[in-house]
Amino acid sequence: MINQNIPKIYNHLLSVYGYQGWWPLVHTIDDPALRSLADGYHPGQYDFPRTDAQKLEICLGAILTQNTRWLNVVKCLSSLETSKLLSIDHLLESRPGQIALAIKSVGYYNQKAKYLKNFAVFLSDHPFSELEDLPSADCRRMILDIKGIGQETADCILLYALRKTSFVVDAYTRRIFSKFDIVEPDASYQKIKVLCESSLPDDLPMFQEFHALFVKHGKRFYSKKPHGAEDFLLTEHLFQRGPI
DNA sequence: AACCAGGACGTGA
DNA sequence: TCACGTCATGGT
Repeated sequence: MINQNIPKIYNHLLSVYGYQGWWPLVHTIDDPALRSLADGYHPGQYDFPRTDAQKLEICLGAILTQNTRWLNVVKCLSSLETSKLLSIDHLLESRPGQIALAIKSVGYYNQKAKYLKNFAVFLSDHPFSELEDLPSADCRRMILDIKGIGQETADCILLYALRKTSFVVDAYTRRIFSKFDIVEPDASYQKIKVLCESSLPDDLPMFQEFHALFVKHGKRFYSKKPHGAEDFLLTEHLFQRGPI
């Protein structure tokens, strides 16, 4: 199953918003100029993450941002850094209660403290170097077995930390696609993922930009409680007439 | 002052 | 499988 509107939407959003430079590395980015320039974002540079610390920051951020504003996550990442908890070994040594103290501003802090620790335990058995060499599908199954990692979080980790072309579906993707009847409003995660992966070229930077652009555009026009504006950008672009 | 945010899990039908 | 309650802080 292929849908030609999907690459069309991608190209238009890219032309409107430009490169997003995801995943933001707020604390472990090693280039100070870049860090202050774009608040952790690194538009046009696709050789991140460069260190295991950066990979870990992406994974922890992906868990922390579940149903949570990114701004809150940034606060938590810095307090985790202050508490020396931005490391696998220190997470392993800490009790969930101690971790919870550092991530209070994110909400769900008791649950997520356990999730972070679960992930650290997993990484101590399967270091990044091992995961990166695994086929994407195998790696995905393993990550999904961790309690606290669902499909979206797993795909974020695969796409941004492990650099595997695994499509990320989020709430904005479902809302945007269902508005233009590309999928049903209640379509399954897997269905949307497969549709997108077969409608797009197998290209890592593109997948990374795609999700980032959908979040950017989704925040603007597709919040759950509509605050007025309709999505004129995509409606005009998709419904304009082609050449005669 | 309700309502939502870059979801996931446990439960019961 | 699926609909629904729960987890919880901070911004609008």
